Amino acid sequence: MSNISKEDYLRVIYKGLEESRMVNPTLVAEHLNISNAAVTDMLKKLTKEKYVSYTPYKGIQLLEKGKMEAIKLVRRHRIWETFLFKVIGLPWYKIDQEAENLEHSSSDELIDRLEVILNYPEFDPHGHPIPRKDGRIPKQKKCISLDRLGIGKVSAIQKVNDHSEELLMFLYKSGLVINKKLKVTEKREFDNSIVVLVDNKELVLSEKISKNIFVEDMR
Amino acid sequence: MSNISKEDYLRVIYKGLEESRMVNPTLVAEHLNISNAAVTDMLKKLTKEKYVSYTPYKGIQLLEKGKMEAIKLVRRHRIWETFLFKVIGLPWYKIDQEAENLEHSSSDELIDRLEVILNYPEFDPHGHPIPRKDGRIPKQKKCISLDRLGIGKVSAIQKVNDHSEELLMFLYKSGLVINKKLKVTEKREFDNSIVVLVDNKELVLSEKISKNIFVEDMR
DNA sequence: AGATTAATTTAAGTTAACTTAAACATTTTT
DNA sequence: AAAAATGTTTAAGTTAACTTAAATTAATCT
Repeated sequence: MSNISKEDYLRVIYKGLEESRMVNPTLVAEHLNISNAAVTDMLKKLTKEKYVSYTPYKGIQLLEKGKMEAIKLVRRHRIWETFLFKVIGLPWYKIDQEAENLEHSSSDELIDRLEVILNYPEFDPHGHPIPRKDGRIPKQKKCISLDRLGIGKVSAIQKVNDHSEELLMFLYKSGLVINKKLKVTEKREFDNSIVVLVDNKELVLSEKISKNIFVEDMR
Repeated sequence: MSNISKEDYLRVIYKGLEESRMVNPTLVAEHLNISNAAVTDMLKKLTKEKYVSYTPYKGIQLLEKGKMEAIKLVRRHRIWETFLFKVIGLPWYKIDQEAENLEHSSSDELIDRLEVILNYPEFDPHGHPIPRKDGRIPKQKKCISLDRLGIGKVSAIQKVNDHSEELLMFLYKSGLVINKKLKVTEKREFDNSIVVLVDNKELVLSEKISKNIFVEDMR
């Protein structure tokens, strides 16, 4: 029984829920680049095997079993990302894709070794928490997405969404990396774009971009 | 179109030929743990697509296209093995299995990075040559299998076959690793077992074992 | 509330990579 | 050279993971 695809579904569902979105079949289909019908099929299987619960139009929920599986995969993924970045030296915007390939084909033993070599990292290079072996998840500072940061406010980037290589490349080239401090200098009502000050340079960010950047919420 | 299984077939064929064996469907089936019928099927496809040529009962040959593919995969495999051993620190007898998982899911870019980090290694930890990016294969010292080394002779281990984890574990625990010097002190005609001196200890090796160890042929 | 739009499921079919069992072909043994 | 053993192929069927197109259901809009 192949196990790869099931894991992929669970990871997508997990990451969707992590971003506190409602996860429906369409969303999953888009992320995996497959048809809705395929998702319906798999959802039936995952439901029967108690990985998820699902009510049409209400979204997909992870059950204990599915959550565990997903967390395990996310752990693999993020440990690989960190390793690829810190030890192998792959670029920030390429590690997600590469880790996605590797995450399915590494033994627990290997993952644990990588974790030791990296000295038990808590967050991956895009700022996402790396689940520990026991399933616990490192606590992150309270975050809000950049589009909700008030004008004049200063904060530091805590994490970025990593599902588009193009977006990551843009962020990287703009210096918008983890822990970078920035200040919102302007907000444009008509298209919700904002202007931020980073490294003493002004940057205009569309709403689509700013929604994918998360900064510390200091209140 | 999935590419994984085709690659596996090619690798097995390549490695078989490398050991100058005749490679027939049965051998491939055994190595991949599948039925002969499945191999027949795939062989048809590989023949049609000009990866191999094949005459029943005469063995399988690699054509140019198939050889290139196979060499590419072997390169990936052996670079991963070397990396897992030298950088990650996995045990000598576990790296083959782990590399087999990883070899299918790494980009060329990643493999090339690993090669740089390892400073362009020529041989993997089991003594097999690592094909370069251009397909050329490092020359090895002339070898013979240990069972053919004359009594009283001294030589050094150049490579070992790596298809059984159990064998590798035994070799490792017996100190029979790459470059280790040994001397044949006795040969037993009735079962073709031999006695060798390694690190000043006597070891009895069955024919099955000695045929999987290759030492420098100094003549 | 009915119409429109969006989300979901069903139905039927495809593809890749297998399986087992039986048939067939070639080598090897006696 | 016939018998036995080994190797190979065929035939029919299975499974997982998809696809497209049509049908159905729910949510949203006016």
